[in-house]
Amino acid sequence: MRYWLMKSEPSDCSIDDLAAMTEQTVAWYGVRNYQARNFMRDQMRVGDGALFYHSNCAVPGVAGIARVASTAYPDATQFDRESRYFDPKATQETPRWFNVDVQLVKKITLVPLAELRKHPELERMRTLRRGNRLSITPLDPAEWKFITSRLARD
DNA sequence: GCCAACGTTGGC
DNA sequence: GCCAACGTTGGC
Repeated sequence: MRYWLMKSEPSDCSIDDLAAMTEQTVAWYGVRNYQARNFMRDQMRVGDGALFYHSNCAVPGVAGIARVASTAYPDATQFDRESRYFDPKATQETPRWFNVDVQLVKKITLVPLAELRKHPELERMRTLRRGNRLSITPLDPAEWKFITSRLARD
């Protein structure tokens, strides 16, 4: 079992948007970075833990606890000419982009990025490192445990 | 294979 | 809106 931090822009899909979805589950489409894709395609398994992180917004931070709800399958938006995620180089036979489904476990009181930065236990977290822009990053089990048991509040 | 130009991310 | 950091593209 692995643990992940997954960034979402709340203007695109917020924790409340996720809560409103059928089965409180969303397809994590639109990832167009190979490292992030490889994490989903090669490493994610049903039941992995995920921190749902709000990025590119007034108060960025961890907004909820989620779980990986499917293994990876081809991202439908790569084939959709109308989509901003359309990729002319992708074909049905050789899809280039994949996504998993992510299901809400529970919404928490937002743990702001500034709060995460205060804790030495988290200083090696990839998302906190300077210059990191990856939208999906692995979390150490210790980091997952610290955040979910020590910082997360209902 | 190099690398400059360009586009994107995302905190502030 | 700014801008640093980084990934991707494409000419050579």
